[in-house]
Amino acid sequence: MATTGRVLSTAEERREVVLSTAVSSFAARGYYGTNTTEVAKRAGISQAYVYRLFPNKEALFLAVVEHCFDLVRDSFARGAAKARGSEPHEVLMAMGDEYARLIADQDLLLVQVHAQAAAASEPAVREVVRRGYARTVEYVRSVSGADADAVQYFMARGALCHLVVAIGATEVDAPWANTLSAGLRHY
Amino acid sequence: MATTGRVLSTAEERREVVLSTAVSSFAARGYYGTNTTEVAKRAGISQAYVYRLFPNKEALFLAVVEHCFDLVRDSFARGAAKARGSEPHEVLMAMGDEYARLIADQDLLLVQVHAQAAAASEPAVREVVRRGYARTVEYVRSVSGADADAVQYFMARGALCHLVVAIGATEVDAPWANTLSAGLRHY
DNA sequence: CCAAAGTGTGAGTGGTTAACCACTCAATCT
DNA sequence: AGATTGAGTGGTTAACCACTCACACTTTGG
Repeated sequence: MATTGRVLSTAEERREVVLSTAVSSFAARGYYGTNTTEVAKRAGISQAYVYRLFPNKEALFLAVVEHCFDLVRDSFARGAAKARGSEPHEVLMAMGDEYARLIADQDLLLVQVHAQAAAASEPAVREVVRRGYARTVEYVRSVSGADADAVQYFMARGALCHLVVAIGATEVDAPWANTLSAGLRHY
Repeated sequence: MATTGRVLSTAEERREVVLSTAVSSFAARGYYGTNTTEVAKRAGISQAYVYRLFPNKEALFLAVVEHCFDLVRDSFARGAAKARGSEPHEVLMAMGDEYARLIADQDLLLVQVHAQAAAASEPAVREVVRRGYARTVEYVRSVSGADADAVQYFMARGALCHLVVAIGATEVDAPWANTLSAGLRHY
């Protein structure tokens, strides 16, 4: 037995696997459009076991959304550490660059877009998204030292980024698409 | 007979009623989350008749999204007509103000948010949303005479506006919420 | 070695939903 | 008045989905 190691994972390990793989599922079709069978398939477990790991679909979605906010925050932290100087605009620039790297695979960003949409009608989602943005804005402000205007502009560019990625504007070669995506780094 | 007038509408009239009322339905729960019974109820017709007026749910949603883009364009036109001067920034300001009036009831804006989310996975939706933004950006540019940078900034503020409304940031009295929604007019 | 605790599943259930069809009634035309 | 077209509905169905439960297997600790 010792040589082969464990066959079963711990519930905590499984939950993390589910959280990561569910990002892709929810990214593709959002909260209402994603079914738990799909989530289970991607995680390599039975659909029933999803319900052992999470009390219901909503709790799973909320956990996924929080997970995404965590990843965004981590990327900002990496960016801040890499900044050339400590001037607010230098730090913001570095954060933006690291964020661009993070969302290269798109799934993460699409979850944010879907969460934002669901926030309008699902109170629990709204709560989580609000707290996520609260932490994000506060983090950006305190670490960069930028004033409110600069932080708002930073977030506005992020929001524009959501739009550009969601409609795939970078794949379109037309004046309107270039106008929207000008200066937004992407990898 | 003559005094009561017509009892039945024409199909075209009905389609327009459905388009208008369906905005609220899709605003609340998006494409996947909205069922056709709900749409029918709001329009005051039977669910079956929805399928006489539109070939399927997707076509209905697409028509609603296009309808919303039309309304946005109309509001920009009204704004441009009201502008104090003909300087680009004056025209943009007036357009933004009229847009703020338009989205006071939120449903219209929420449809845009949901459409943007659905655009990522539904090719047909993506096509309509792309065309919608293509027309919008081009319209803003040509009517205001602003350069690409100013137009991008205008659109970025619009995108930020989507976020602020979706999570109800204006109802939260906290630094992060004030930072996000600063200077965004709302009625 | 055995029992308790924990991991994992197959097989279901009740409820919902998009789409369809047979049909009725109102309006118009000849 | 009778025939024809178009508006509108009730009822149904096949698929789907969130969620449950009884059961089996693995691991751990005494």
